[in-house]
Amino acid sequence: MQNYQNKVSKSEPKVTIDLSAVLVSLSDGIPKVLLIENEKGENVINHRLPFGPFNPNINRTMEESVRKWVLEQTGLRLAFVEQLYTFGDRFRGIINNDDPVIPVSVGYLALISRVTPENLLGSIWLDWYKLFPWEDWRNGQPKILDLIIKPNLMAWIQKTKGHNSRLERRYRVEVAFGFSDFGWDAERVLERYELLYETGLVAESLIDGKIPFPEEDSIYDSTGLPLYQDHRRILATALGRLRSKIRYRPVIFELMPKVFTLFELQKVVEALSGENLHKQNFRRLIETEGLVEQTEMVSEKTGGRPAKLYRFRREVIREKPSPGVRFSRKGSKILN
Amino acid sequence: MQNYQNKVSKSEPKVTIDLSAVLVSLSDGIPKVLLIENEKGENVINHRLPFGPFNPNINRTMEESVRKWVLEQTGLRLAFVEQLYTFGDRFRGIINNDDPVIPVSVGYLALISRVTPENLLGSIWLDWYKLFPWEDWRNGQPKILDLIIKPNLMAWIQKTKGHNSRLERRYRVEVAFGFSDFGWDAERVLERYELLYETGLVAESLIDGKIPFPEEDSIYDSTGLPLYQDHRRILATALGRLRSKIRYRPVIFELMPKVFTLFELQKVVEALSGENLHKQNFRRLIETEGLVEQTEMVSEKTGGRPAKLYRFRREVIREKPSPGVRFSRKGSKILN
DNA sequence: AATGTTATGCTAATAATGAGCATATCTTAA
DNA sequence: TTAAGATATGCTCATTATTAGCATAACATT
Repeated sequence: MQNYQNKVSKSEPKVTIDLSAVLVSLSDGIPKVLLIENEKGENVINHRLPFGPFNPNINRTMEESVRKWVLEQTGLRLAFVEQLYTFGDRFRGIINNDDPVIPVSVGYLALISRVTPENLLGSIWLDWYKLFPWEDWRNGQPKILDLIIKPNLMAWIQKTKGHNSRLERRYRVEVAFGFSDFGWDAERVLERYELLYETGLVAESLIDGKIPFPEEDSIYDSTGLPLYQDHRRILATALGRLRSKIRYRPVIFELMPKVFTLFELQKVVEALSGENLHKQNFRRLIETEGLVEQTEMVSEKTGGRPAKLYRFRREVIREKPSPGVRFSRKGSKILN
Repeated sequence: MQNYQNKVSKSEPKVTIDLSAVLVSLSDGIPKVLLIENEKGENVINHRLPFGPFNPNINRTMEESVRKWVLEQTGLRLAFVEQLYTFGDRFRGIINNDDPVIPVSVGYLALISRVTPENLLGSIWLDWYKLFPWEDWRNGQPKILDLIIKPNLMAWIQKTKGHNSRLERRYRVEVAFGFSDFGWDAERVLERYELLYETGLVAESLIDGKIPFPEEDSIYDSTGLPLYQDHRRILATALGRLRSKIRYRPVIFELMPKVFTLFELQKVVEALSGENLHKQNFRRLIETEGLVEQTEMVSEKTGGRPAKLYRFRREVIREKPSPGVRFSRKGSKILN
C-alpha cells in the first residue's frame, strides 16, 4: 500500500506549508481583524496575518499548529477555527529564484468573541474595511466605487482587443461588482479582490511586479491597506466565507457575548455583511428561526425603551438542517 | 519582506503535498466516480483516486498540477475543477515512522459531462453509492441504516461514560444521521463518514489501526468499498460539497449534455442528492429560476409524450446572485 | 407634561412552496 | 381501430415566507 507513496515521492522539491490565521472580532460595531506589525525594514508593507510553517513533527494536525502559532504570536487561545482555502500559486508566479523553498499557504478563519489587548509582537485589531473600503455599504454605496474602481475597471475592459475577450471581462466585472441585474452580492469578496489585483488597483499588484509602473500613486492610498505576501487575498477569502456562512450556520454567536439584545445582534450581522437590514423583519427572522431565547434581563444601555436580553438557543442545531441568519440578499439600502 | 520566510523556514521537516482528484460523472442515472485500481499487493484495498505530488517546479499552480496528474493517469482533460479541502492529519496520527515524509493532501473536485472509456492504468467509473450505500435515499431509507449503522452508533454512544460525553455523542449522531427533528440532511456526507470511521464501521478504521480487532467481519462488506489512504474521506467531502453547490451555482449543467429534457435534469439532481423530487414542482423551479431555455427540438427517447429539449441559459449568472437548483430540503419521500 | 429615542407589535400585499388533480401526446398491445 | 400504458405538461389551492410599513410601548431628558 505504500507503493504509490514511495514511487511518486522520489523527485520532490522542497515545499513549505505555511498556516495563516484570520482572527475576526468586533468592537463598537466595527468588524476587526488581527494584524501583526512587521519588523522594520525598507518595506512598504507593514502588516501581516499571524502565520507560521506547519511542522508535523511538532503538531499532529494543521489546526493544532495554527492554534500554536496564534498563541505564540498574539497570546490568544482560539475557540472556533475553520479551514478556508489552500493557496498554491503564491505571488502569482513571481517566485524568488534564489529561494528554493516554495511556500503553499493554508488559510484559517477564527472567530473571537471580543477584541483582546493589543500587545504581543505589536499585534493590532484593525477595522476590516480599512483593508476593503469598497465592501462597506452600510452608509450607502462607497464613494470609491464610482470614483476610482468603476472607471478603472471599465478602462481595463476596453484595454483588451477582441470581442470575446472584452465580453468576458465585462461579465466578470458586472457580476463581481454588481453592475449587473441583481446588484451587489456581498459574498463575492474574493472575486472583487482578485479583479482589483489583476487590474493593478491594489498595491500588492505593484509589489508582485504584475503591473509595470504606478500610473497614479494616489489610487493606492484609497484602495485599502496592503498586506504582506498574499495575506489580503486570504482575508478576502475569509470575509466572503464568513458572510456566506452566517446565513446557514449559527456562527454569528461566536462573536456575541453570552447575552445580547436583538439590535446588537443585528448590528453585528450588518457589520459583517456590510449591509443594512430592516429592523422589524430582522427580529422576526431571528425569532422564527428559533436562534435565540429570551432571558429575564433587560439591557439598560439603550437610549429609549430598555431592550430584552436574549441568548443563543443551542438546540436549534438539532431542529433545522441549516440554522442561520437568512436575511434577504436583495441589495443594499439605508433603512430605519 | 523576505525576513519571515527565511526565519521560519529554518527547521522545516520534509512535507509532501499530494493532490487528489474526485472526478464525477453520470451514466444511466447512476452517479459515478473515477477510481484507479491499485497495483497488486497483499493489500485489502484495491482502489484509489487519481493523485500525485505537487511539484511547483513543474506546475506553477496546484490546479495545473491536478490536471496533469489526471491526464497522465486517466487520459482525461478536465474542464470544471474546484478545490475541496486540505487534509493535514492523514491516517489520523498513524504515521509510518520509517518514512520521514509526511503527506498533506489537497483534494479537488472535477465534473465530467459524460463517462469516458475505462482504460489507462485500470481506471474505472464506479457507482458512487457503492462507496456510500447509506447516502442513497431514492428508493426509501437504505436498509443498512436500521440494520447496521443505527444499532452500532447507539452502542457507541452507550460505550462512553459520563453524562456530557454521552450527550455529545448522541447529538453528533442525531444531527449527522437525521435521527433528530429535521430528519436526513443530504449535505452532511462528511459528518456521517467521519462518524462511521470513528466508530469503526468502515474498513479504513481497521486498516489505520484505530479499532483493535474486527468484531464482526460481515459489517465491512456492507458499509461500502474502502479506498486507499484517506481517499474515501476526500470523496465524502466531494459529495457533500457537490450536493450543496448545485443549490446555489449552476454546476449541474457541467454534468449535462448540450440539450436535455427537464426530467433528465431532474434525474441527475436526484442522483447526486440521493433524494426524490416532486416532478411538477421541479420543472416550475427550474423554469422560474431562469436556468434553462427551450429549444425547438423534442426528445424521442421518452416512452410516452415526447419531451421538449432545453438548454442551459448561461445569462442566468448575471441575473441572480446565486442561481441554482434550490429544491426543498424537507426530507426524503418516494414521489411520483 | 412634552419631546426624543429605541424597542416591539402588528398588518396588508406579494411571492414562494408543497401537494396533487387533470389533460396532452405519444407507443404498443388487443 | 381502439384501449391501455407511459410520460410530459398545465394548472390550482392551501400554506408559509417575505417586504415594507404603520403604530404603540417604555424608557430618559428637558
